[in-house]
Amino acid sequence: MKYIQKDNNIIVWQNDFNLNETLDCGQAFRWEKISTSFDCTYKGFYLNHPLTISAKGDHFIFHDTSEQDFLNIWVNYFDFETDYGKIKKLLSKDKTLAKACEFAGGIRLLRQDKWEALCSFIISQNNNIPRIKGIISRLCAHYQGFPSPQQLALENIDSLSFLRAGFRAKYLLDASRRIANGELDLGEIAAMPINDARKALMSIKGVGPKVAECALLYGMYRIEAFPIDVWIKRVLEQYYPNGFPEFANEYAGIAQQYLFHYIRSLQKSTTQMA
DNA sequence: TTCCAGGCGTATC
DNA sequence: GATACGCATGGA
Repeated sequence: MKYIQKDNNIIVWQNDFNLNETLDCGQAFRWEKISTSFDCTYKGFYLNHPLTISAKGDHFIFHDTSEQDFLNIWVNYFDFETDYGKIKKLLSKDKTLAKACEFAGGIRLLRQDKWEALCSFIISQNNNIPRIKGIISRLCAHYQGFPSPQQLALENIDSLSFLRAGFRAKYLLDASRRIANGELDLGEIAAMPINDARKALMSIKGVGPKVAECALLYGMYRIEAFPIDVWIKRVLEQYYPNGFPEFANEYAGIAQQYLFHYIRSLQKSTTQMA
């Protein structure tokens, strides 16, 4: 990564990074594409820190961003210090993964907030991405930012009806109450051996294997976590009848991101042809 | 109209 | 432990 300060912006040159692939691949739901004169521009947040970021030619523009915020917040959030070229090279020993890396090699795993990621993927269950974004958008609009567990714990099913989250509202309440009352500590869970962390997360109502795995991968940067949803299930059935390659286990979560994007693109193209 | 969406809880065997 | 079914909501 190379960067310079220019006016109030930070200009960044970064390999293995594509804004559309990273911010619109179903790992984070609070980034909004806005129309500008750049190649593409997104507005979004990490916690309560806003950011407008553009892609333009061979570089990226962090608008109205201080060097301090760039280094302290965004380098970590966008995982700029991880060598994805090296990871992709390793994963590409497998044919299908090689194709997926080539197709979606600009995805970086965002280091999101633990609580927000947990809530986001509780909301994601049996739901589609546009609607997940809608629910989270209503949530953040209502609280003028992503609500804390303590704030949400004060609500009840009726007071959350504005979310139109359906049966998932009671799950959000259970998660927030048990964190607010100290029964669960996401910081502690993040540091546990992964099977203990899975078990702790799944003690929350509405958190099963898939949501727990997503909370670990997207909120706690446990890149060995491997969420299996309907799409990845199709990948495993179609391409890995004898099991997922063991050499990829260390980076299974990143491999999963590439595969998720890849299989969805194949599905879309066949749907269009049909 | 019916089907489906980055699943999970519950009942039943 | 495995399998079947309902679940809130809304887009296609």
